[in-house]
Amino acid sequence: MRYPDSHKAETHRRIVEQAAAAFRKHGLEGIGVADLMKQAGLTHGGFYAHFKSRDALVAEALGAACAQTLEALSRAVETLPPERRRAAAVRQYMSEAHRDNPGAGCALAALGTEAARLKPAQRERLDEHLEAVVSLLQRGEDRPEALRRFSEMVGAMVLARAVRSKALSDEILAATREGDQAT
Amino acid sequence: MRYPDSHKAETHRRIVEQAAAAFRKHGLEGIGVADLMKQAGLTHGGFYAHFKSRDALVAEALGAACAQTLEALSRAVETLPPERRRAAAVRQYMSEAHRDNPGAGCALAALGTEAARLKPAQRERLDEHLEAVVSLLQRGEDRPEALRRFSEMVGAMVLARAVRSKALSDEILAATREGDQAT
DNA sequence: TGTACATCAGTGAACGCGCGTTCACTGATGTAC
DNA sequence: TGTACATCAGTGAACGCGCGTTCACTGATGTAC
Repeated sequence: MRYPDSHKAETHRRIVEQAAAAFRKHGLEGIGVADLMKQAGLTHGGFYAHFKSRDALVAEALGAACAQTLEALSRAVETLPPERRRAAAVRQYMSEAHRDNPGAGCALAALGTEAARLKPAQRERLDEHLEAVVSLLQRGEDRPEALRRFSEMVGAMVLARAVRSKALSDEILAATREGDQAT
Repeated sequence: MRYPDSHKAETHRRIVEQAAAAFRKHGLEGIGVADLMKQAGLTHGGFYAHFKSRDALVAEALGAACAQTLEALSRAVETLPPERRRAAAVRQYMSEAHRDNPGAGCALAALGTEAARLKPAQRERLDEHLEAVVSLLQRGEDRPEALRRFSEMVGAMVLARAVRSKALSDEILAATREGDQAT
């Protein structure tokens, strides 16, 4: 074998990682194979040595995006005592930095409404992802409350990004940050 | 004038109305000019007698979808005394019927993540729309609470539609319905 | 150690299809007389 | 009232572009001797 085993796998991983960001930023249909490859420093012809189809990359990238989302939340939280975890997660999620960098942020907030139109197999991954996030946010036994809290976070992020006025957008984020403290 | 003044305007209105539903159902890029016209019983060639471009239809349809959303919420609420209005709005919004019929439902829940990528002029409409919805949901002076409540509704609907498991989806809707009663 | 060879990740031209857009034309309907 | 005409909403063929996909080829690198 001329290249080390890891070479192709590494390229593959790089394409997926960049695609995970690009899809969140531009939407699942907002960027094409050629540009995705260019991002990874390659030409489009090589794409099909790595993926069966564009759809296959979408599926992999979605998984990667979910994993990143979860990891970022975990990292923000892992060193804290249980009772302070949710507040920290909310504070990070509801930040202006998160709003302004969808490519590095929550997959559901970036792609949620498009996800509903994916194939069932791909949506299934979102079930697991949601369960994982909810268990991070859950305090004690109150699962419905954790579901509502995460719904609020996702919805607020979607609205904060959709709206044009920065003042209104900031207001939406602040409302949810402060709402959590009040509870 | 051979046709009554109203004829072309009526056709125009019909195209926009159907497009407003189709875009919410299939996404802003999920349906083409030819199919949009076929829905209205026309052929694609006539499109440009009504709209300057596909984008122009997107803009009009988005406006129509917001108007419908607001009207549906208003109707669910107008005959009730103020203190019962929000509960009624939440109950309607968080229904399975709403989840299963995005084409007739809330524009933000159906198109929210795509809206963030629209031109500023089109996003501006969403500011107004959000303000209108929030003032419907607002109780007394607590605007941040109304913002959070609507964020939660939108987020819950996005998640309920994204997720594959019907049980989980129902659970998300129920959590938000019951969360409102508890407050 | 140096050289010839084999492998295969990546290249880039080409193809076909779908979609937005254009345009010459049609034919149904209202108007003029 | 009936007929010829004018209008214009709508038709459908055609065009061009972008994008996903294919494929013959390249050239860098590891291996054999």
